[in-house]
Amino acid sequence: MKRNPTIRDVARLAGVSHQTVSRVINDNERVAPETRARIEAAIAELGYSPNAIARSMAQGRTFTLACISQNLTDYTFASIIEGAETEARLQNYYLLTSSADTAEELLSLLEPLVGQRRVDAMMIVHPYIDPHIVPLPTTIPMVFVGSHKRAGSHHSVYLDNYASSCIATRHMLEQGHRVVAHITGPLVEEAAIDRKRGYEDTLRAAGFAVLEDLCVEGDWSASTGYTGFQRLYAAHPDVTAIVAQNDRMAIGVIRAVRDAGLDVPGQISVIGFDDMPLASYFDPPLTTMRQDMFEIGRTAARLIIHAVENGVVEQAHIRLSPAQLIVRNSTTHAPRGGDR
Amino acid sequence: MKRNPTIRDVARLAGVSHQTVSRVINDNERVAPETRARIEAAIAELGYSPNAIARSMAQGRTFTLACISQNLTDYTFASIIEGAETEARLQNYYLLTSSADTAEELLSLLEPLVGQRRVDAMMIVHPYIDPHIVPLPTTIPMVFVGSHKRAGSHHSVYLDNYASSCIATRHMLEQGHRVVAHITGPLVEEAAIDRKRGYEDTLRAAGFAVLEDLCVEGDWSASTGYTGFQRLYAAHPDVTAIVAQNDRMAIGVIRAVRDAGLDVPGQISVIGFDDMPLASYFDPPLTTMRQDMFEIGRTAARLIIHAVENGVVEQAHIRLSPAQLIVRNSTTHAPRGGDR
DNA sequence: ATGAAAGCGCTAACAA
DNA sequence: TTGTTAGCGCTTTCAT
Repeated sequence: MKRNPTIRDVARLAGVSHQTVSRVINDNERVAPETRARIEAAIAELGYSPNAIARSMAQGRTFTLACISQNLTDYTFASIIEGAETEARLQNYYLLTSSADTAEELLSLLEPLVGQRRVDAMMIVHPYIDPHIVPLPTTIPMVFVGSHKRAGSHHSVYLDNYASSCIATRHMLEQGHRVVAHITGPLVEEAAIDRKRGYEDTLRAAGFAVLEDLCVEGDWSASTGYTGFQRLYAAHPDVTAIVAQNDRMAIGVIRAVRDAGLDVPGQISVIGFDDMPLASYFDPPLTTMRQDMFEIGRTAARLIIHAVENGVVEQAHIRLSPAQLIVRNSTTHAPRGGDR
Repeated sequence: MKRNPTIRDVARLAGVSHQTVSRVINDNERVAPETRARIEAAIAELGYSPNAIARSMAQGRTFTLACISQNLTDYTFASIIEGAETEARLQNYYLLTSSADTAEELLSLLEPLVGQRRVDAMMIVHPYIDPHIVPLPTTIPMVFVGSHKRAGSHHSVYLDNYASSCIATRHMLEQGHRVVAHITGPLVEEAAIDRKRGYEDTLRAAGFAVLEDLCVEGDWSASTGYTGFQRLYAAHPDVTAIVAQNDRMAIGVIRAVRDAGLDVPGQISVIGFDDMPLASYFDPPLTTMRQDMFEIGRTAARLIIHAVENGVVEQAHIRLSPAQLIVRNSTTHAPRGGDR
């Protein structure tokens, strides 16, 4: 087992100094064409390829980005990561991916990744990290993906959740619904808060009262959609439309509606957010707000790489355009008074 | 902006040589307790943490694993990666994650990751990589996750797809179904081939003929499940059970069954594979073979780390126990003759 | 138990 | 245009 050829092996074979070889592999420098040719031949002959670790060592940069998300399996997170990875690779960066469910877990990743300088920058794909209990380092650029208004000097890229929610709510109103309920994600998360505001403001703007018990808090799971509807329905048997803050909860709502002996969308219209895979295969096919998470990830990677390469100090906060309404069959016009 | 403290800064402060500091941070060596205490105090005072890149440089190891999967968003792939990441982190390794849809893309990742020695080992989570068109390096340990029988000296970790498929098929037979059809994944993938064999052998073992046109090939997508059922039903209107090789195709089948004016499970029973999220929220809740992909990922990471640390040469091929039958409401006993 | 010297493979800064 | 000299921050080897 012979060791890998180094820059000096190439230099020796080509009869030049190792520095000239370095110039060739970093191709920007001016090297005499024939010298270059000789060196390239030597590189090919030896099957040389530069050692990334040694480069990192010499340059003090790793060309590696940390991407920490709450988990890797949620479709929305996975899409963000995939977008980020795609963009990173285009720019010759690589992604060190980790999941951190809790703030403590995230905290424990900071030392090996940032402290030990494994990465040049970090992307955090976690909807709720309290900056008070997670003191984030400021030694490298950091971007929050999917949330904003962070304390400290961190970048962020997020969706216009407020506007998306307005669109979803307005969709219900336009169909003639008068009693429109709402099921939110955890109200510690900004996305959930923003969507709730969008829902409320849209109702008010249309001249409707915002009733306390017409909004319940869920945790994004189908089962809280289920129980959420039960509570809603108990308090407001006259409800005809539900705006759920994600598709999973919407699915739970639909199940609960059926179990209550009602029809979707005949008696109750339901809209979700995400347009998750197979949303169109549910029964009924789900009306939803499609989110371009891939693009969010891409944008975040682009932003953070730019920050790394240009030593940017001012924080950027990029808000992407709202989700897109995909009308399928879980929403329809409000039932007439007589229908119930 | 002052630079990070190094091992020498610590040494100076503690009044020892940098080598002694190195011994302390690698704690295995014997260092006098009081020297150690002094050094630890210095480390704390300076906020020193070792530079991972420099360590990699000196040791010729990166403690980083590449994990390349066909994509990051499929639930099964994402679960594998999450399992691998969990195990890796336990052992102080990190995962460089990339997606490569095609063999060419995978090929293009080999140079930066393996050639430039960014990683110590590689996990390939891709159901179909032809070893002939993708000449994989043998310089570092490599494990195929989810498939077996690879050419070359690579490890593999995979599920007992054959046995799982037998269980699924037998489930139908036990319910009295006599005409059991099958929808496969792409038959270039080993998982699909193995499951098909399991289906066929189970039928034969029970004394049934294996009919050509009772098996159609899909591509894992819901839409091929849909069209698959249409073809099956056209050829065999007497079919009463469908074993689909994944949940998405099963969902497509159910949609097609309904569109044909038939009932699931009243007239046609359907079983899938995966137990994907919300499988229980489909209508009807899906009977399926649950796969522990997380465990597969975990096992693969454990295997490959072991190979890295022990310089293992002989290839391991680990077959994990079959998937678990989860009976929900998309399967039931075969309809009596009169029902149709 | 501790230290000195060398080197991992590259880039940076300067000199020729 | 090319070469020389120093590191980057650590581990390894060999002395002491």
